[in-house]
Amino acid sequence: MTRELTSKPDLVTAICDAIRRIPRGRVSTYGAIAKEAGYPRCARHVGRVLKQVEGLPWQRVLGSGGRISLRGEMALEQRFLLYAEGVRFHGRKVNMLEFEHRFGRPGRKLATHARKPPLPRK
DNA sequence: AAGATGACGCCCG
DNA sequence: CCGGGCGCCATCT
Repeated sequence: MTRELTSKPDLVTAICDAIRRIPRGRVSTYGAIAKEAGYPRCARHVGRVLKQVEGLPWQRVLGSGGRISLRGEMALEQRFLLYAEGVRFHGRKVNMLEFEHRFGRPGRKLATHARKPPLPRK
């Protein structure tokens, strides 16, 4: 049923996957997500997927520079939802240095074994 | 089959 | 900071 959704399920899957990995209170960009998913030049497809697939934390996806790409009410909705998660805007954009999620980073306490050898005194 | 489209991104002026 | 123009790529007309 419904083949829709691009003839590339793996692309869709990978993109959805990356999007779902963005933690609450954090954001990412179409481009970064595309790259993380393994399709570096498909930023546009990220938007397509967000529009078609339900249940994704779509509000956490911003355009490059931390600006909202949506228009009209959707834009307000996104801004509202993000604000509710603690993501603050600086004018029309989010301070990415502070809120952008970094993929590939061990999402906290996934550290394989330990910090590092003590390095005794001094 | 050719052209238009889109929740994009980057470079210029 | 703001447009404008061009490259991307799968879909849609």
